[in-house]
Amino acid sequence: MQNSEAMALSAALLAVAGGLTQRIHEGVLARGFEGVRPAHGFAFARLAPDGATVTDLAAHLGVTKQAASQLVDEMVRKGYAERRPHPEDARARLVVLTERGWACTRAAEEAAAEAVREWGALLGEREVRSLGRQLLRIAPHGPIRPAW
Amino acid sequence: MQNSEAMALSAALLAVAGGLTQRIHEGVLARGFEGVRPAHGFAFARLAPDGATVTDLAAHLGVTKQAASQLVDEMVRKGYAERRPHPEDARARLVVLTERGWACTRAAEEAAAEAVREWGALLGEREVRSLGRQLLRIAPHGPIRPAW
DNA sequence: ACTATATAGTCAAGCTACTTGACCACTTGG
DNA sequence: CCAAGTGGTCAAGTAGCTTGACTATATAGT
Repeated sequence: MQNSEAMALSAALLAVAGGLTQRIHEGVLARGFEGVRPAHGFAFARLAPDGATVTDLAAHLGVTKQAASQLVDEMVRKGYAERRPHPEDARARLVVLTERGWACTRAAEEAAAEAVREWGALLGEREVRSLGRQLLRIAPHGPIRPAW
Repeated sequence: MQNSEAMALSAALLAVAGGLTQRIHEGVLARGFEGVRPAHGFAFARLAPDGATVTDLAAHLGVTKQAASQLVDEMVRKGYAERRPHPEDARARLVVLTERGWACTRAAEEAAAEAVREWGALLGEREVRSLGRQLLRIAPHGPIRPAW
């Protein structure tokens, strides 16, 4: 494969990712959750199952723990998350989603599903599933970098 | 397709895009081009064929023309681009890549090709081409948003 | 041809999300 | 039980964006 082909593939991938991010963002806003930025989505994803510490979150997002702490401040202030004492480590705090945080997560899922459905209309359901499988196989495991 | 599946697909897509961005960025740095940020790559792509005005660039990147102008300042200062008088409009300036700018663009292409080759090792060349075709078909046409 | 409005670009100031550095509280290992 | 390590926050600085104001040139209307 030539370099220019690889570049075209890369450009398409980044364009699709950028468009998807914006679609999800708009969809979340349209569902009444204000003051949420795309970066929060990645935090929500990490907090969703059982909560996480600020340090976990920082590693997941690939930022400093100070930045992660500020992000949590903001999410707490806006009612999406709360800090609880950590059950096993008195230094740490467990950050968990509030009911509003869960609702926002569901809104993001709906918005994502909406965008993906449009891909289904263009490519067919079968191709979209194939796309998903391929992406899962090449997805990196390290921290997610929400900012370029 | 369920919402959770769409979310898994979206997460994989964003993770791949983030990883690719970082890989290209590192590859460009490793080839000796310092002080370049991922956002510059999108500017390079717009300038590459025949140059562009600051206003074109701003629309392409989805930022204000002031921000685009600052980006161009930086690229000029670092030797990647230069401003020329516009041949048809005395108000405008045509921003074009310097030789160093072209070299940096080629370095980015090489880095992208390197990353895509690794996908080829995982999925097979055939599947990677299929991935590229699918992505091209669902890629949005509007401005590219380099920041989430 | 002349005026009015629109467009290309820059300068200046402000905002915001991040960074680095310093510090305290608690935990862990010799 | 003390030394080093880890979780978290406070404070200050930075970089990349924004909004607002302005100049120079172009374009359209009469």
